[in-house]
Amino acid sequence: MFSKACEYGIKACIFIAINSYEGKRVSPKEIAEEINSPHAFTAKILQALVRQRVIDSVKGAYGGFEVSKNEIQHIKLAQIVKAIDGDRIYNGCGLGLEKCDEKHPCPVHDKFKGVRDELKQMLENTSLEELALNIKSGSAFLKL
Amino acid sequence: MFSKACEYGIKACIFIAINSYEGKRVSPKEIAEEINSPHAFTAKILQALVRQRVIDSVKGAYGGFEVSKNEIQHIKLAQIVKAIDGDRIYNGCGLGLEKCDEKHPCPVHDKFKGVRDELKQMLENTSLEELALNIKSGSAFLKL
DNA sequence: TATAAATAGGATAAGTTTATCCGAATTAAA
DNA sequence: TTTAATTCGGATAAACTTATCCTATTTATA
Ligand code: FES
Ligand code: FES
Repeated sequence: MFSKACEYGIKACIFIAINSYEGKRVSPKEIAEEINSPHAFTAKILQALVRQRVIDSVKGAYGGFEVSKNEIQHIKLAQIVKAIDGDRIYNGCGLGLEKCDEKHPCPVHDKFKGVRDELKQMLENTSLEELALNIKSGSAFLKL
Repeated sequence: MFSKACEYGIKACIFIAINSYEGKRVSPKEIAEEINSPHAFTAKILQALVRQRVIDSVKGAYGGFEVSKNEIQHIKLAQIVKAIDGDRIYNGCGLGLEKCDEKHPCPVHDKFKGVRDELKQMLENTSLEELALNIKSGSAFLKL
């Protein structure tokens, strides 16, 4: 469904959000430990998320990754997924035709569209805030 | 969503079904031309589908790939996808945890499960027959 | 200003998926 | 029984994703 990079990216954002609530910045190494991912690869993904302005980074001593507290509720899963995996998952044809086109549909178009749109809705309606709360409350987990 | 191999596999099955209705066997080359795929790679995928008993093959002169007419309505998309991509898409965790477990859910579990189950339903309820009819009637396309 | 702690980014390696090629095995028909 | 058409399967290559390593750059603090 999502690439490994995207899975790591989502989990990383959640962990960053939790820490940002407490005013703490986190390093790729801390993040990687918490989400059980290779730290150097995770660092690359974080760089991409910064370039796409999903999260913020502060360089130098006492730096790290963070996200502004006020933004946490407004950042949606859809933004993270789009920043890393692009928007093929939202717009692409399920059978890989050049583009998904009502006028020239593939055989599964009608049925696939429903599922794809539900996925899109889900990603657009889910905020980093609620995901972070699931972790804080202990009702969900980032690894194992 | 699906691998390239799976996309080719689904399209190939549809084309095979259409021809089997007319008692014709088809070769990887014909299939590849019709679905716009690399023919040698397509042949490998067809071999896998034969091993998994989704379709049949007849070796030697006048051989080719086919599917028994009576089966076409009973073959579901889900079988094809499972034969090629496995069942991670049906059972796997959206964030890549070792397994999707209600007792140890990832942060997106509740929301992801809904989408994943809808996808599963769609694939289990869609038969090769209806997809083939979409092509025959000219209301859907296998390439471009 | 020097130092240490951090992100940024390039180069490279490892692993997986996608793709190609070729010869072996099979089979219908001449 | 020979031939030609065809699937099967192994070996290999190309492309992409995932992962590692090292150096440069930035920046707060001593
Ligand atoms: S054309 Fe294939 S999903 Fe729309
Ligand atoms: S645990 Fe992640 S989807 Fe169920």
